[in-house]
Amino acid sequence: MKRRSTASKEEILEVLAASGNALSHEMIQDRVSSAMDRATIYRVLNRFCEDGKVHKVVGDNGKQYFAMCANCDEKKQLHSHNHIHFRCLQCGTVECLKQALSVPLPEGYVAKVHNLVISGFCKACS
Amino acid sequence: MKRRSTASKEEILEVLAASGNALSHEMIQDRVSSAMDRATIYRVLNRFCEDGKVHKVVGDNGKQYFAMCANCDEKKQLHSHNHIHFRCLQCGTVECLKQALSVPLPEGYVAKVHNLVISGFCKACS
DNA sequence: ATTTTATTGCGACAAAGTTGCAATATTACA
DNA sequence: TGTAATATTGCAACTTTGTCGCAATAAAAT
Ligand SMILES: [Mn+2]
Ligand SMILES: [Mn+2]
Ligand SMILES: [Zn+2]
Ligand SMILES: [Zn+2]
Repeated sequence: MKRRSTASKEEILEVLAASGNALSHEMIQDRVSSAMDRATIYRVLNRFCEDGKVHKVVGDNGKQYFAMCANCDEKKQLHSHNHIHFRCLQCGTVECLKQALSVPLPEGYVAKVHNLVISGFCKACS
Repeated sequence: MKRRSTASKEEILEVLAASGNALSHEMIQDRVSSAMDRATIYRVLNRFCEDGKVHKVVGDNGKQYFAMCANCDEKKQLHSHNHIHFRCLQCGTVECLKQALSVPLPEGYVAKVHNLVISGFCKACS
């Protein structure tokens, strides 16, 4: 499963990097120059996630958002995204907050994925 | 918009109370004795949320889960559910953990809804 | 240049949730 | 108790989100 470099891949990555936020499939489709199929976008994004370049958050609206990994260990196995995300109910932006959050779970519980989202009004909209 | 007491309402509430966990629409439908329409279940649950009897969590699988409000102020306006939820990747249960979590947001941000989910393996499954 | 196979586009599909509308059941009230 | 007002339900239709199979395309290796 070697990865190949394609126009779609690079453009999506540029869009994510330029934005700095977590973007939904739709947001990405809007910001991409060339028309790109929905399935393709999802496949590219999921591949990025596998490769540890990108991480995914599911909003309290049920939608998936994808953001570039910032401080992640390059080791794809254990990049823990235990930081908070903020989704603005007004403008729709989803930001990765700096806040890393370590939650002590009860005995016997094993954490695999953190999906922490607070929604409200962002700095610009409040 | 006065509420009326119906069989569906009470049965759903019983199921939620008996479970103690956060249940998806499907889980509720399975545990209810009488056949009940999907739309009806959602409508009942959403009404419960409006009334402050129940709160909703969206899992990292994009699905909605509903749980009885435990320590909520009866004042429907401001019941803050800033506690963590744990979803087991094995058995599928979603629990409300006791952990109340107050996150200091950056200046200018206003929090409205907390949707905090950690998924992994629960006590029984790990 | 040719082969190999990762990637794409398209269509079909499934699942989750919502909504409109007519039928039904609950509550209020005469 | 009987009737009117309206909240609730069931059903079907629909939207949205995301996935998958398959044939066509394009990147990399030879
Ligand atoms: Mn993030
Ligand atoms: Mn809860
Ligand atoms: Zn905003
Ligand atoms: Zn479990």
